[in-house]
Amino acid sequence: MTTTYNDKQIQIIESAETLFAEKGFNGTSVRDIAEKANVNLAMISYYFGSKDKLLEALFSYRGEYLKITLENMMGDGTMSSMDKMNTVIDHYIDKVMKQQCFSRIMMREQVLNHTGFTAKLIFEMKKRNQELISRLIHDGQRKGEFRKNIDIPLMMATLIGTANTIVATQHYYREINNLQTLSDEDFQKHMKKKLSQHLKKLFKAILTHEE
Amino acid sequence: MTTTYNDKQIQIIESAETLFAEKGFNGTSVRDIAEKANVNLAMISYYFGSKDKLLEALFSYRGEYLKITLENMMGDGTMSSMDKMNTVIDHYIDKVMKQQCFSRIMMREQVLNHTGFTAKLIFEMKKRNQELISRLIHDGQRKGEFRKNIDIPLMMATLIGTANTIVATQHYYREINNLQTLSDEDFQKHMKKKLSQHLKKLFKAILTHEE
DNA sequence: CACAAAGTTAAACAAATGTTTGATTTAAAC
DNA sequence: GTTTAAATCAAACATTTGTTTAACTTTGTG
Repeated sequence: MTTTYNDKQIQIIESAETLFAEKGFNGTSVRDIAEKANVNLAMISYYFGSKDKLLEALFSYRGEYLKITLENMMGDGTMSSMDKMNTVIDHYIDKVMKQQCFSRIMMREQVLNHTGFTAKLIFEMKKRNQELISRLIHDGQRKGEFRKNIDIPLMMATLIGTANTIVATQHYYREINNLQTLSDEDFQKHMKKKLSQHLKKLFKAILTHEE
Repeated sequence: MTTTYNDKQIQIIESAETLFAEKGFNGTSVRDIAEKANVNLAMISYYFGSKDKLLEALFSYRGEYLKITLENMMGDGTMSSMDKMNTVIDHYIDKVMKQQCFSRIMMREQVLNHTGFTAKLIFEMKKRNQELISRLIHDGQRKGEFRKNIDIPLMMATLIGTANTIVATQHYYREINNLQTLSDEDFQKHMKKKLSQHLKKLFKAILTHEE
């Protein structure tokens, strides 16, 4: 299933990613992409077939990245369920922060298109991630660490929604907190740390506090 | 500042709203809008000048709606700060749920365009809402109801991000919770209630729980 | 070298796009 | 009823769009 792409294809995909994140899929022309990638216009059709297929290629290229890949941690008997959950949170934040362009595209795509290839991919990714978290939570409940009656989809929405909203509106966050003096790198670090603290606190409240 | 629109203009604006929410701004042609609104193509330029200006008109038309308009509640001495905060939460959820199309458009627009008319409007709206909530929180802190060191922008991101993510992916939420049998109306009610409980719980945790 | 496949190109293509035109109809005011 | 402005319309406009063509260069292989 995993397709491999050559250098030129990756150049095109990553140029497209930047532009899609910046101006949206429909707001970006294949000529824009060709120019940014320094390739001839026809190369995009030649390699990917169409603009739509290029988006699909981008999702295949990045898709693996946004999956929570912590299966090996799951069985670890030495970690508490809460520690595991905190690891999942940091893992997710890490991915969103490292792939901000793709996160924006995903955020936009999932609001649109409930059919089609990308919707299907997003849906499966969501489902997969949710199953992992469900297992984690049920383990925690069995051990008495977590309380009962946890609405997992809502919890996921808070994780995904908060992280993506912050990433999407970080210029605003930066201004409101007077962090313009920070270097880009330092600001990213700051934001990541704050986001991590915030979400862990929220999750602790959902998972352990009684009414 | 507040422009009034005649029936035909509103017809166009609301048709555009539906289509923009469904297919995005760039994914919608003015011909699509004209057809949906049952008006001649040229009427859109005639009334609004351009497609971009039509989007601006939509924001002017709906913009007022998404502002949190609870200034009169603020001074109410009989309500606790937590009660006020819960009212703000329900107020926001109510607006997002009632204006799902516009919420989707805003969500998409704020990821894109950090310049331009709509970005400016969103920015001002954000700032205004944040000031209101800041006041509320500082009142609560002064009264000893809320703890210190609350990251308000992060809190706002959780409110906005969670609510909008749920609205944007409600088909998924519905499927995952086996709520397909519910009527649309009942499902909206269900989702609203759950969302309200969830966010109130989160906010209570952020605002009152000590480390 | 010869040959075939893959890569690359400028040009052309048809369709769709946002916008404008100019003629015609409707409505209101005098 | 005449005049004037607003509203409506089909058609045309110039760009931009995604995609294809057909000629070419490059690359690798026997």
